[in-house]
Amino acid sequence: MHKPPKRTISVYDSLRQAIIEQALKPGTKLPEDSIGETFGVSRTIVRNALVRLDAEGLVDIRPNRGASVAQPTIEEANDIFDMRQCLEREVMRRLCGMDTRPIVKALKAHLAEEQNALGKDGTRSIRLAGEFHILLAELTGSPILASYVNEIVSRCSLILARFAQVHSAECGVEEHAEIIAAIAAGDAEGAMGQMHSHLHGVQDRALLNPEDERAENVADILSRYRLKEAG
Amino acid sequence: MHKPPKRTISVYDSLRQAIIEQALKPGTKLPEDSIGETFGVSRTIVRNALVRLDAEGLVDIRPNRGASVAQPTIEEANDIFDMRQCLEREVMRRLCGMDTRPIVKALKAHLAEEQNALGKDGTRSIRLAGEFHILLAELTGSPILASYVNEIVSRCSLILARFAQVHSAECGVEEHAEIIAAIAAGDAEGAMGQMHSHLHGVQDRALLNPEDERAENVADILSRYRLKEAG
DNA sequence: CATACTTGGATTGTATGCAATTTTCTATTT
DNA sequence: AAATAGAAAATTGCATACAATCCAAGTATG
Repeated sequence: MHKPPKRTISVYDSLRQAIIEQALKPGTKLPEDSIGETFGVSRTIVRNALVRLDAEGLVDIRPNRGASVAQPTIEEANDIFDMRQCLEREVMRRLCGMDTRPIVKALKAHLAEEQNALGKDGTRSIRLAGEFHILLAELTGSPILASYVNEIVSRCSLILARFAQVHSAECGVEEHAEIIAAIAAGDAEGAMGQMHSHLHGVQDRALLNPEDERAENVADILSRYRLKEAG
Repeated sequence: MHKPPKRTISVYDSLRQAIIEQALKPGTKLPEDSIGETFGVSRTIVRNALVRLDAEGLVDIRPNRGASVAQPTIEEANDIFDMRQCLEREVMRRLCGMDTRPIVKALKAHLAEEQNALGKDGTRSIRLAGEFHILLAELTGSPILASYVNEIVSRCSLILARFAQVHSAECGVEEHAEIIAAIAAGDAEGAMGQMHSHLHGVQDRALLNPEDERAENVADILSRYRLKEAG
């Protein structure tokens, strides 16, 4: 959103992308030295990028211990999803109060891209699904609402990386189509409802996950394996 | 919320406070050197603090040109106030769905402080008024909602510093009392309405300011004076 | 054998130096 | 006198050196 020096932004973007795409898993340590080497810049640059990511909630910086990819707890995850519901509800409310024709046009163009990438490129598909929500927010014309949604969508990606088994099942393209339809019909209540159940579905798939291996200890995991062998 | 090294935070807090209290006016240049000298730290520390403030929207960093206190436009100001309405409405909605007794108790304690500081300490009075809204958000138990409200309240302080003539008329203590009363009555709609008109009042006092010297050019200002003399 | 202590390596915290860029001031020209 | 060009001063961008802290492995001790 703002414009710090070019190289800092470049490192920031790369790290952010890597975290969102789950290439860097939650908990991964992010040493300034090695990252700097990778990108061919000094620790100074890396540090600035990490500070920004920390402010955004994607990484966790602890004094004298360095940075690592954030590991949101279940409680934080639910909190973030609730906030997302609130923000995206506002997006719907605003969009339905505007001239919906150019909005629907832009959304349909994006949807076409999503459908196009569907079977082919998994990573691209996931990214486009997230960007659909960001596009919605941008179409409200409110920079601050857009930036909040942008931030919270990436935090949700991080949550999915942490808790969901199947990262690709994140967003359903058909559900996006239904949201567009509700907007096109100028049906504010309907659009908000559609969005609500869409997000609720994502949240459920991510967090109502009965076996959360990371929250268990080793004994629990092994005991499950032992039972399997016995059965 | 997060925890970067102690000295960075210290400088960050000081600058933030100074901006919010209007000691540093919008547009003021913030050179790394002189700030570092003032606080007895190096440019490195100052820079980190400035990056954080930039991410928060309180300062504006432009490449090779350094940092200055942000100067939100009227459009940005309205955008931010709209967002604030949305967030604080959510705060009200949540609070009214909870056990209101401990909440009301905490709020009344804060209100007492506000009343106590009313005539005596202007700066303290302003700070407490802002903190009332932050306290409301914290009482929802949602860290992320609280952090968003915290951020947006400080941005609103910056806006008031930029546009309002009388900084002290910011928040009415009686209005805070009415909001508490609505919460105590468990009246969600009423509480949201109270909050809405309260914030709307603040926004109006700040932005419906007919003479905004900074948005006009010199000719306009002078023409007004000429008319006065002629009349 | 387990526990506590010590030491070495790795990583972060901070200051500072140098290069690059911007800004300001001055001198020259029209 | 105004405008412009150019040089000097100030400020940021970045890298790096050194100090402080943390972590792990190994050693001594009960």
